[in-house]
Amino acid sequence: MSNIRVRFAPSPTGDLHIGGVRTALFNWLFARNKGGEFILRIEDTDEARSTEESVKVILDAMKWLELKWGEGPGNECLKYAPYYQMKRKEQGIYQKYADELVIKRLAYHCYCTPEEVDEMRKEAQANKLPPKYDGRCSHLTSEQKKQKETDGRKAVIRFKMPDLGITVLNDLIRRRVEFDNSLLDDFVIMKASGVPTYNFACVVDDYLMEITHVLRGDDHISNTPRQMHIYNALGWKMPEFAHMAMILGHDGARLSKRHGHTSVLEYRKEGYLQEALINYLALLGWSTEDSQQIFTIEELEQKFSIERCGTSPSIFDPVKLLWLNGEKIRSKAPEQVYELFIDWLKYTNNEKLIENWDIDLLKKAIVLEHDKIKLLKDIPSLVDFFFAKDIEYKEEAVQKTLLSEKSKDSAKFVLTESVVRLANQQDFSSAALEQYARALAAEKNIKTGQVFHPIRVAISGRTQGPSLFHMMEVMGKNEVVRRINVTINKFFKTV
RNA sequence: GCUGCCAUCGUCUAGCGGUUUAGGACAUCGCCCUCUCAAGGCGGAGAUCACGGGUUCAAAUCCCGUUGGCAGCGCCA
Repeated sequence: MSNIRVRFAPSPTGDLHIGGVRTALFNWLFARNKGGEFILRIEDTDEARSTEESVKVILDAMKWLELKWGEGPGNECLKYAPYYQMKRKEQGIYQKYADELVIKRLAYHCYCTPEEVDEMRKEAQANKLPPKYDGRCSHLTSEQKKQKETDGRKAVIRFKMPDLGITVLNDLIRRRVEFDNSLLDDFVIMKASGVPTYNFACVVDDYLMEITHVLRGDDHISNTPRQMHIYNALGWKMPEFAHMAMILGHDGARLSKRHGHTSVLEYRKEGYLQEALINYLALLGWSTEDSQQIFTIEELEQKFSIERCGTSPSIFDPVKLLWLNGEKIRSKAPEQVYELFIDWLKYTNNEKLIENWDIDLLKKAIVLEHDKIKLLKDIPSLVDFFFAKDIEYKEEAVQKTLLSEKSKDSAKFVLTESVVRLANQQDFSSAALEQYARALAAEKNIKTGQVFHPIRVAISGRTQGPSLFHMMEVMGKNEVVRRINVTINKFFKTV
């Protein structure tokens, strides 16, 4: 029994992105591996950009990915709830600790306007110094404060950072990282609106929720010393920190819209399997000693460890993800692929696509095309010809296989001959059909391809497709004969 | 600009001082299988381990510097 507690704390300002999923995944895997708790907390303190809709989207995405949270929205634990920071703010949780810091003189009210602070930073930067708040409000007398307030100024609360010394972070992934305190300025912990800022809310909640390990992207690493000082100021025990390397786009820049899909939902719409995405993302920044590539979720849970997380950033490769998705689909029973496909149709509102399709036939078609499926969205185009009332002939197939000078005579012969013979074929199994086709070729002394190819085009309209005789068996005698007849009438009718 | 992080095939990575002519996977190329397309099997090409200095009998592996990439520097998270 372990008491490890980790959390994923997204801000609901948009869809759940690939980078966010990776963070959530590694936290989840760590918790699963250690038998700990995985907590979902919504950091909605960005009043301007947070939306209900985004919360919903994130929760949906987490559910689809099957990254189940033991605590969080919809799964409240009385001791730690609520899991939305704005709700916690309403309960005065952050204000209480901010006030405590002010009383201890470890934080102070600041009346500077954003414009004034901006000015300060620009000036510092002009002098080649790190942009810092100069701390001018930390020495305000009560008269001065009163004056500012009567002037209608609203105060923020700033946390006092030490000017000297270094802060040492012992990161689980990066080992020892040092920060020079003189470079860090007094940062805002409570906005003028009374809402806490990220660095403060995060610490308060991680402490209150008894988070033991903070596993996050290394874009947060420079926030860490600030947070560490808050822990110290409040006399709280710090969690362990582990900063993962970022996931980048193909050009080495931070993953963004330019690199294609960034939202997980888009991957879902494309017909990726959640386990493919999970498997692929696990490979970015983590590996096993034997460099294993394909994992089941259970294997991932078993083998994951923070110690084996890498330190260098990785580039997201959609091609490898696609391969992995095909691999996952191939590893499933066709029946499961069918179920997944139905779910996908529902999710993408494409159910009408198959409304006239025979389900039994669809299942058989999926069996035949199974290892060709890379994305669930590929399925319709792979099997739709089975269900078409009118064959959709591919121009190229017709020209090449039926009408070219080289093949038209034998094609015509094979089809007219087959339409008769197949109608009388009582055993319509693939084996028997193959036997028939080969016999016909031998009998007329033509190549087997000259028999196979025209029949394929005649019944499917394409040159590519499932193995011919299996396809015929699945289609059934009547339909095969009907289609060949249609083809003869269309292309070989003697006027 | 300042600070931090990072640096092995095109990409993801193994490697944690000698077992390495640097291993695996994706992609790529060729061959085999074959009724097409896939899948699969086999094989090829692909990395002077960013560069330059050390330390050591011995370095991709340890140290320093350089360069490059990325990140952070908000009353955003």
